[in-house]
Amino acid sequence: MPVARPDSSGARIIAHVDLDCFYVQVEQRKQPKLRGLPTAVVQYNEWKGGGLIAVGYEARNYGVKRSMRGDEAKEVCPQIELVQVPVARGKADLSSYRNAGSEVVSILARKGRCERASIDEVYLDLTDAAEAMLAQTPPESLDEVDEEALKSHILGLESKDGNDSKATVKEWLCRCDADHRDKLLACGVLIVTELRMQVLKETEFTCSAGIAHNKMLAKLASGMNKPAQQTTVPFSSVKGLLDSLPIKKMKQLGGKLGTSLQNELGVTTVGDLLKFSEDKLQERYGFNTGTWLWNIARGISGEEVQARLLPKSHGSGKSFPGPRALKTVASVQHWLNQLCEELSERLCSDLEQNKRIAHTLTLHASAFKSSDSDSRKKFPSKSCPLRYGTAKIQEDTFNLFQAGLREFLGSFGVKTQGSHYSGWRITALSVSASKIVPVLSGTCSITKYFNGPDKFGSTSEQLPDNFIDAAPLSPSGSESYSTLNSTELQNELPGEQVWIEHSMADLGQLEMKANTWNRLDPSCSISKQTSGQWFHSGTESSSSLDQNKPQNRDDSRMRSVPIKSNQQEHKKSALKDKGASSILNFFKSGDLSCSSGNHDTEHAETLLPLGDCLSESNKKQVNIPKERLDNSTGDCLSESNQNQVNIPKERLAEAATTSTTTDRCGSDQIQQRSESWKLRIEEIDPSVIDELPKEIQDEIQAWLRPSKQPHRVKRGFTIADYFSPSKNRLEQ
DNA sequence: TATCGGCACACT
DNA sequence: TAGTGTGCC
Repeated sequence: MPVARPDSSGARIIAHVDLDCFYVQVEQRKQPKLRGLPTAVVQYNEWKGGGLIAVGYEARNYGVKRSMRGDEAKEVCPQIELVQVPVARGKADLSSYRNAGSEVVSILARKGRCERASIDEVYLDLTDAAEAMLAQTPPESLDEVDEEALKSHILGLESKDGNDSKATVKEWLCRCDADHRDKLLACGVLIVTELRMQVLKETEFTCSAGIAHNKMLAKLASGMNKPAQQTTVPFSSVKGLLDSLPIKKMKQLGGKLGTSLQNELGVTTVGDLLKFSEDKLQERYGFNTGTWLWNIARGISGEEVQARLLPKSHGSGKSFPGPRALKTVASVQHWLNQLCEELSERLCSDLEQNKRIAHTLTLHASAFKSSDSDSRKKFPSKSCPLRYGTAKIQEDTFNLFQAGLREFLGSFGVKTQGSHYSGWRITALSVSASKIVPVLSGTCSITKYFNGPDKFGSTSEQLPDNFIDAAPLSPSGSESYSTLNSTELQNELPGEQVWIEHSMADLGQLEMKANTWNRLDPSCSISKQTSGQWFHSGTESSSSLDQNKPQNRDDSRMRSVPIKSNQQEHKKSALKDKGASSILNFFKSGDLSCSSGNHDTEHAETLLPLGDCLSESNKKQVNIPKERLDNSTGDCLSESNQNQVNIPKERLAEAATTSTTTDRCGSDQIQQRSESWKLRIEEIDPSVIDELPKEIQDEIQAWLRPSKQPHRVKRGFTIADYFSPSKNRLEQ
């Protein structure tokens, strides 16, 4: 249910930017020959030609609709070009669209607070930018107004003389006698025009936009003139707009609430809501929703544009409609494993690129029982703490499924442990990761963690659970992102002290349990298979269920003998390291993914038997021959900067919005890679080490007693030296 | 029990 | 918190 927010004081300038039939545009950019042709994007092809998920404007002109199947679209428009959504692991893979969306976001974020509302929609708070423009170069002072800006639609303007021709628009934009709100809005129009042109120039994507004084109105406006146009809603036009607006067109009212308003209160337009008192609406729909309804009827919406460029959760799901419903535990496990692989890969990318970790793993399923009266019962969602590493995610997810299934089936659950059909069918599965928090830096040192809980003092209270701490950033290469961090580091980085660089660690968890270490020993870190322990880390029941699914189990042998299911999967699945790696590997990984690019090839190879979490940019930076990495990277390899934006930490988003890096070749990535965090090893409390799992202890001891580790560092060399090949050689 | 897959958010 | 439900694209 929607909730009312207090309206903020002062006029705000809010834009809603919507990419036009985005998936189609992405595909047309991939295949320029499709430009201008009636095109739609379909998902799957087996049944009735697949479902349309995006329809280009040319195809819409033929009557093609998104609700159609591919076959139907062909009937309506025989020449339509149907492009299939990429498929990976047997399911739709939307990553190319996510990445394309990120490109756009990083451009739009330059001008103000930016909220990524969906894969193809963004809200911007341009108030500051508009105020600045009004103060410095107000529209009325301009001799020329950009042609594109003159194509804007100004709601209410056309009614005066029947059109909103360019001359009229120019006059409106440049009025000297306009009130402050309209002047700001005019600035917003110019700013958004510029942004849209920039998006087109840099990404080849067109978008539509709405400019208004709040999110609700901006959103309404962006849909009014499409594609590739923009509409603004002056304050004076709000009432006229809402009075005649069908209630279902209002965001949040397209579903049951809107239906209820229609059926129970006889409301057909938003304006009709004005007839009801706030009390009445609250009485019927609750306090919050009632107030929200009362407000939106008046064009009031205090909802802020959140500074959020990254998603708050990641999910991977698939449906199994009709006869494709899953009937055996083995098939469920197979698909869960596929979904988990994708999720794990995305989590690793997020960690690597945005320095964020997710804390909760959730399984959703839809099911029905064909037999009894319970068949309508919902399959319960289940969640648990998220442990990084594909194998762990798969294991935990399967356990969640089993728990859910037991509950779903009630007392009969026990009998379904085998793979025999027991009257249930699974029609959809999805795995998601939520509670994603940034890995903060600067608030407290990682060393405090190693010094033990007593030294956390009050700072620990400020930390999120499982907080990963980080000392200041590496001095090299972090220009625009953080001069602050850069200088901090210069002060804190003594020449000869012992440092370990790392990119990530679940080091903030105060409970010093083995699990702490297991949670973040991701398959995205380097995969030194320290023992066979991970091989058997699955559930007891799983081994018998996977007999014909060889690609899904831990097996280090698989890394050199990949079993490929299709071309696209090949590279990623081939060398997957699902085993949990040790903390040392973990730190090594961090070094590779975060330190600056002065490693020499020889050293990089030494450190990089397998680099699951390396992005392309990492590879470039560490100078590893590409062919080597292509043969050794695994499930965390990010081929592009998925979800990566120029602003790695949300709390710095505002400050960083001036960044102008959008180079697809990865200069922004390099910038981010330049971050690294350091650990002073002599500060590790020995008693803490004792509590760690044996293999971790061994490795830490290895750091502390380097002479006992051949092929590591000479006594007297620092661990930092070991990880920093440009300075010192490895002992050979 | 063929609209897919994926997000956000409110409520309890 | 975990789990449910709604709603949007």
